[in-house]
Amino acid sequence: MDGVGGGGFRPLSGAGGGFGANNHQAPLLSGQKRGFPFSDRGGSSPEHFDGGSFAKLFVGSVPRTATEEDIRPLFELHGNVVEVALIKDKRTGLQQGCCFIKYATSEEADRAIRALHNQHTLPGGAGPIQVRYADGERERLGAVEYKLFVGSLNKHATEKEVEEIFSKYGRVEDVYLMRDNMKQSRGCGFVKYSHRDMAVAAINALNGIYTMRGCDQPLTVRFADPKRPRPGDSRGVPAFGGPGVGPRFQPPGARAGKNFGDPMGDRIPPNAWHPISPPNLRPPSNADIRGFGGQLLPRSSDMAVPLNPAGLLSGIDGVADGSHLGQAVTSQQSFNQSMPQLQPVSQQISPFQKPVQSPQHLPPSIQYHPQTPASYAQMQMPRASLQQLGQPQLPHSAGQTPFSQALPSQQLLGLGGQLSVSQPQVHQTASSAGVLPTPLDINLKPHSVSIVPNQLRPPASMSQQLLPPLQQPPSQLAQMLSQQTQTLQASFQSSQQAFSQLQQQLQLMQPSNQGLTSQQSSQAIKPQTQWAGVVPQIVASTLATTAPATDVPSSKSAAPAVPLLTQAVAPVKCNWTEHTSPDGYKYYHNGVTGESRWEKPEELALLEQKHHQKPQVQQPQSQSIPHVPSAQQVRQTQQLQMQAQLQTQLHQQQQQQQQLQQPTLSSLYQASGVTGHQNVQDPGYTQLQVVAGSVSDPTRFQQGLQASQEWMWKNKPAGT
DNA sequence: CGACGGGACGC
DNA sequence: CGACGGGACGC
Repeated sequence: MDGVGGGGFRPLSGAGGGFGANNHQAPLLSGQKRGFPFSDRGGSSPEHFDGGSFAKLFVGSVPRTATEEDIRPLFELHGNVVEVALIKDKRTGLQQGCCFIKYATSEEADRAIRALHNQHTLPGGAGPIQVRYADGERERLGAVEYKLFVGSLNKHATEKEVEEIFSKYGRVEDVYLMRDNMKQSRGCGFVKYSHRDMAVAAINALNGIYTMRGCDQPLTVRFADPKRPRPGDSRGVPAFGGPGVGPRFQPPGARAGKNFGDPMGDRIPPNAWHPISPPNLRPPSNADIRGFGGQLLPRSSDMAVPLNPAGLLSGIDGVADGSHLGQAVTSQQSFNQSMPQLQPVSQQISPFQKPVQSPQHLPPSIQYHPQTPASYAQMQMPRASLQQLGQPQLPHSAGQTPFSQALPSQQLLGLGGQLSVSQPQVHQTASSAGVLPTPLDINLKPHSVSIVPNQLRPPASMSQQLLPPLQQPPSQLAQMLSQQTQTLQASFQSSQQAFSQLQQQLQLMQPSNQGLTSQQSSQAIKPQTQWAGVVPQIVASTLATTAPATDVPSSKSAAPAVPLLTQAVAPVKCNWTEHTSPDGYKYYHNGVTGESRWEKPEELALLEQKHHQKPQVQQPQSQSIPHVPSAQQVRQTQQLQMQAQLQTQLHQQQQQQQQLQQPTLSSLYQASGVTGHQNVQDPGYTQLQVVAGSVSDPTRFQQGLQASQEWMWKNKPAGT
């Protein structure tokens, strides 16, 4: 979070007034054990007490050996420090590695946050200090934060890079990127603003529009769901604290205008995880957690079943550690096309590339370079982007057979050859998923080991391997590395998907396994309950309106400044879908506006009503109508038939792997060009070996990936 | 398609 | 220095 303050706010009028009213009584403003005796509601004017007006900061990553003398001067640089409080353990007396800094004004506190948060390491400290408002301070001072969820980030992007994207729409108060245990970004995170208008502007400008360099999908930007409370976190105020002013509730439709995307009406975000009927309105105390934890999180036990395929994998032979596999999987797709040597020439960018962005915000490396050889150009334009941008004007010299470059058949032996499913199966999958088979699909069919419909999209990078390698400038070497990385990732994904799918089938065939019924298993894999399957027209509308730029007149929508806000004009009635939060509570998301809300939108309710009057619509999970088997049923049947065969093949493959001495990916790249400029012998073969080995050693696979990816990312062109 | 870190109340 | 009312989805 370099350069991004963890705090910063602007006190609103009526500070401290209303927040507690709907939540709890004043003294509960969270853990203010001391320092909060001069409540402004106690009849005293806070400004008349030297303790009543202050702004307390929490400072983390303070060395346990630090003294006040080590700390105070640093904070004095940014304001008059009223108090420094080093926190010690009650029992042991040892410092806890944090402290509180009290300034007289929030302006000073803001300055300190901006100047110090993540930017200064105290002597003896392991990392930079964390400077933020103490729990409850923001609320007490009437501050508000508007937090956006951001998805489809480049997994190598830093907090600072994300901040740069969003700072165009207002000062970014905080950026938090979600990372896995290996510190690898999960490709999503949170961005905070202090003003609603900034957040709305960012949503309008970025959501579905701005594609980060190296990504094949545009950002998802929407107001964040309320944070799920962590068990045992008894202190603190609900993370989504609302402002202390304004009406408590507002009819959902009240703000149907341009500022869509607001989570809970105008200015009142939810302050509790449970949207409608909170089991307990005050912050839970420790006693509550112990005594009534089940009531506080009534359905959390429902989520005990594994939620991701990686979890299901943990029991399979040859895959000792499913969590590592999961990490490896999350890291793929991450680096699809960073081409350092491509010149970022914004003037040459086709209009469909970045229809809305101002030139300075165009991520350079993703931009289409007309002079790039066709084969490269194809690679630069991932399929998803092509579809989103409705690019009929892709150069025909390039667009004809984008991914149909020769795939030496031996490359398929290790994975595709053994695992690939029949073409009819793939076709079935494609059509049942509502995706028209395109030449791309056909060309890639040998690699479409994926059986699950939503895994249909084949590895878009498969054709990019076996480029004329080496003896090339470092820039092209980087490009080649990137492509090979993509290939490796895609192959790994394919194999992983095959494993995952196989495991799912095993679950289906062995209901007693782990006590999972087949239904539970499917729920675990696909926890979201979408109306998609139930209300077909909703699906259609979503599909029709999700692609952001389909309404851009393709070749001559020249002006990149043309706003794409027209995407908000939904030609259909309802873009809402029902989802289930991790705790099992339903909420509703508008696929067009990005808005999330707890209450069921009227549009959706109306649609549901309609369908209750027409009961013949088949429920997705219903197996009770045998006449017309659903596509899913067909797939299941076919999968079951293939399951035993696949299992045998997988075992064979694993045994082969064990007999071979596999080079690790990192060693491969160390030997092949990351550090030097040597040639890669038979990259296709080697790749297969690596991929095959990675199945049994996902950790090393991922480490190798990370190493090469980081190298490429760090050698990206400057200025972004 | 990814959903919330990490140290939290001394005198 | 005091620690939480009252309401209780809608299929």
